[in-house]
Amino acid sequence: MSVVPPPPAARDRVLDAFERLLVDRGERAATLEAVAREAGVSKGGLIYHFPSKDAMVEGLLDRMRARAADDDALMRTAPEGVIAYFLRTSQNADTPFDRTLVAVTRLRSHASAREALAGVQGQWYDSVCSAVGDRTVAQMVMLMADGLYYNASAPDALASTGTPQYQANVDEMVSLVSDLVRLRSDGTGSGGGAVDG
Amino acid sequence: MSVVPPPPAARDRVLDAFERLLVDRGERAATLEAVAREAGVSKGGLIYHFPSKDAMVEGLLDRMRARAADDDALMRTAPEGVIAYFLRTSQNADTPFDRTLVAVTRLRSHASAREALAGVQGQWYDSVCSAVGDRTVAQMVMLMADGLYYNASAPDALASTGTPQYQANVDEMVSLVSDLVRLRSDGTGSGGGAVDG
DNA sequence: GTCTATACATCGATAGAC
DNA sequence: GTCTATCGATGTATAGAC
Repeated sequence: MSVVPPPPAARDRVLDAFERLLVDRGERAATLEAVAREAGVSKGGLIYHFPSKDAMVEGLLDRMRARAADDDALMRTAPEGVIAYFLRTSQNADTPFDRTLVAVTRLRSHASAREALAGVQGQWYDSVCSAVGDRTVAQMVMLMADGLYYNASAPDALASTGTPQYQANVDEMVSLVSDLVRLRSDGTGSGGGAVDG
Repeated sequence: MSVVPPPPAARDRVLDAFERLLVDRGERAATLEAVAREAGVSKGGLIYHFPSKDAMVEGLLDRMRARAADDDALMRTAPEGVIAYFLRTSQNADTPFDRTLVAVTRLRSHASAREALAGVQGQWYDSVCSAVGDRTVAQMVMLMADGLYYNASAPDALASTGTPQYQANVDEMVSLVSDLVRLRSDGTGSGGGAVDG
């Protein structure tokens, strides 16, 4: 209450720049100097807002957690359905939240980032699990989303080689997941049981 | 023919060390000094085998491509089936090939690594696609494998937080994929058509 | 072939001018 | 608040002894 945080404008511009570098060029390219240049400030100017690189990472994680909470509420009440919302937003990676999330997945060498990400994944899994009512189908959906995120936003890289030949058709995948859920509740499939706990 | 390559023993130990560091601690931790220490040689000794870091990366990519070709042949003729083989080996990440592959996925800042990986993914997609006979199902399988790889082998990280709550049950996922393929060929599902070209 | 020693650039971080 | 200047540590790379 007594400590007034600095105005968010420049701070957010720094985090935006940090995200862009992480997503487009990976952790190794996201140095303080590069982030400062990308944000249009000097290294010293950046350090004013984030006293250390760890502080900058923490700032990004706070942003992710806040946006994840908002997104989870949206997902659980999405008219299109939880799965469609989840996979669709996993694919696009062009919303602020998606960008933040992909950026955090790049921070392999920061334990705090890995832990924060695990927290968000746990949130999602709960939502997906209660939406499809089946653990195995939920696992498949979670893995597909991980795959989508992993392949998301490497503009200078995979695009040039025309990569995702398996460019995802999310709409069809969503309907196939629906088919799977129906199959499981019918008991006509060859797999195991549904959610039990 | 006239140029004799150096004996592979120490060279391979260096690549093994490079892989371990990439998989366990990420790109940022895989410095020349760290790799040399992990391989039990000096920095100068490492440089004898790989004149630059880019050369070491290229060495890893060559190893990946060679192992990928061998693995693709194994997969296409696997008694358990292509999908089961593919997802099972994507999960374990404990064969030499899996380790190499996960290591290369960590090299986000090297364009050559991203391109080499895209090549291997294309190989897989062809095999998976002709195995399931349906593009959308093939896409789902590819994404699940990406997700498995992405979550593979971060021993010091996610394990401690108990992460993959959605710890994959690959056997069940394989049987569900079989169900999906059957569904698609029956035409009883709600999705689109099968492979057309 | 593998080592030590070292050059040079860049990283994260500090000090202090404005 | 944002800047320049600079530090110590670390990264890649070279030279040369053995």
